[in-house]
Amino acid sequence: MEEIKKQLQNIFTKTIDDMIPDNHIVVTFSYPENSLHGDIVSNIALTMAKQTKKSSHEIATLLVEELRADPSLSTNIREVVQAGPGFINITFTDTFLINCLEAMSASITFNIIKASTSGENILVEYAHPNTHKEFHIGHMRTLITGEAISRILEATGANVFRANYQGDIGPHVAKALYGIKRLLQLEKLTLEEIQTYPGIKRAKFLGRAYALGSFEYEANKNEIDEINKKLYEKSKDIDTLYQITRNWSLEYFSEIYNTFSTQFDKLFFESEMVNYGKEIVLKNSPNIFENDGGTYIFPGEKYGLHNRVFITKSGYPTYEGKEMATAYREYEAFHFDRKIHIVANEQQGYFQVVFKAIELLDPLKFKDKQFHVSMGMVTLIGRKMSSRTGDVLSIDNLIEEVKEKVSELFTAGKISDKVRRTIVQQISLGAVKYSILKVSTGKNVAFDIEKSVALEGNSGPYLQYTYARTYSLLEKSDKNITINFKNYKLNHEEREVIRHLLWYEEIVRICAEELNTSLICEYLYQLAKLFNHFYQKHQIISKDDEVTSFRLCLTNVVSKTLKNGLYLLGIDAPIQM
RNA sequence: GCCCUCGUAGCUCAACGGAUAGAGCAAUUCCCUUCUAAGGAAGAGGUUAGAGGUUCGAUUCCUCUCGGGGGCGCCA
Repeated sequence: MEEIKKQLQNIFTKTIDDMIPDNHIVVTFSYPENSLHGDIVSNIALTMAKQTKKSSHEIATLLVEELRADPSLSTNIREVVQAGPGFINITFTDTFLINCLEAMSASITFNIIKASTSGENILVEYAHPNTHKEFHIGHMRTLITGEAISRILEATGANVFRANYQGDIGPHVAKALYGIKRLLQLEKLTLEEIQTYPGIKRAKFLGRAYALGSFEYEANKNEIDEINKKLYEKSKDIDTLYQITRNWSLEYFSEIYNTFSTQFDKLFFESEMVNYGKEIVLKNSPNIFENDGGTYIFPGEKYGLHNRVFITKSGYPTYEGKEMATAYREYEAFHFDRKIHIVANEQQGYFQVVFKAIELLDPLKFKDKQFHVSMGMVTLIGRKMSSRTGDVLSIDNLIEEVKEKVSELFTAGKISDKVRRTIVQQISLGAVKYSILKVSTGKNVAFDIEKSVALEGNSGPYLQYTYARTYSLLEKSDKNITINFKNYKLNHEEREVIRHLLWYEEIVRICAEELNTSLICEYLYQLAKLFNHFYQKHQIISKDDEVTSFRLCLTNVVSKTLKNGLYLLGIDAPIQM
């Protein structure tokens, strides 16, 4: 595929150079979804029309002639036509498609895909839950997205460092600690008792404690502020309580990361950034930061942004202040060329200011190297969600509810309970992940637990099901069939599948460069759909060995592509459903 | 008040500035004695919020209006 693109590119470039001597035109190709428009298309004539003062049709005609006249293309290209406003539609020969398919089938794994991200060191920072608070659907969205983006980047040969920066200090913790003390009193419980609870139950308890502390904050401001002070001072009074409950959160988070197949290279903590963050801000005042009535601010207004407080009047660094230290600490851990923050879009203004401040601190390390993938917010339909009241749909509940539905559908027999549970888990998570990843990252999503986590149609399980189907076919086949099918005559459905398969790497490349996950979802969905259509219409394993051999080869490549694509999305591919 | 974002089918969402704006769900019909029916086929559903502009070409870029969401000094 890459070779033929290059070949076409060369021919086009030569012709273009003749027409426009000193041009910087880059010839690109795209995938026409509709096969009536050929297998590969160029819009070069349209883009050149203005410069050459010729009509796009005229240019297209010329280029079409060039291609038709080139003898080196004849075995690979069946037809070149000009269409529409001046597109050049190119159709491959069956021979070419079959050769491509064979090549794809022969390699066991996918190669590293060449892209602008190849070889780049990229730190992806995602998840960012706060200890002593609920890990909610919004965190889950960034967790799922961060993992998928990491994998997609790795597929293009980027060196990815997975970082997670967790908030374990500050007023929210103080509120929770206050709430814990109150709840223990009210419910006549002890820490030791709760210590014996399973992780999820301890996390729930913390969630309620935070909600209570938050609710009673105004009435007990002094007491809670005092706790906050003690936290920053690492006072013995509360340290034990703090450490124990912090661990509850962290153990619970760790279970979640496990469930979602994420392994962070390093966990960073806000509490580790307090002193260093403060030091950086003070050291760079007044040149970067300014003392404003006892607080230290970054004067964002000077740069067309807005001012933000980096050190409070009480002398504690805010999240902004701590972020300064995080930038350095993360850089020490991994010399990134680029750092990607996968964080909700409500932080957009925050990042603009903070990026500017960091850039001024150390332009060499940080200028133009920080990016915010602005995640849309998740709102729940039909349920209230508020971490202040503790009334949230936890992700455990979500997964459990999905699992129940999946169990009802999953009727495969002759397997052990253990295998069954594993598969149900894989399908449920696949459904949840896909429902998140198919939506573009920036968009707010209205999450309806009844409808959003789809199990049929354009859904994770649909892709998994199709994969399981291919697996079953390949298992059934006599693998020794290796009949030569070079002269096989493709039918329409087979052709549709193969021409789609040719574009997989290109799609992954685009996803990596644009940090996009929905495009790959769409691609895989189309692939599965085309394959299922083919499957429905034609018998794959038949008496004709040539046909069987060819169709199994096709099935094999579809299978591999689905599995690889699902992997990039962080979704497991069960071998039976 | 200022800044950011979004507005596409009844609902939830797609669409590198490209061809007839696509899917799923819901609703209507068909297809399991045939390799997995979580599947396949057929039809129905649209003035892309509105008005201008740039362009050979605009859902996409620019301006304005209307509407939703978010953010703007001691939270994270």
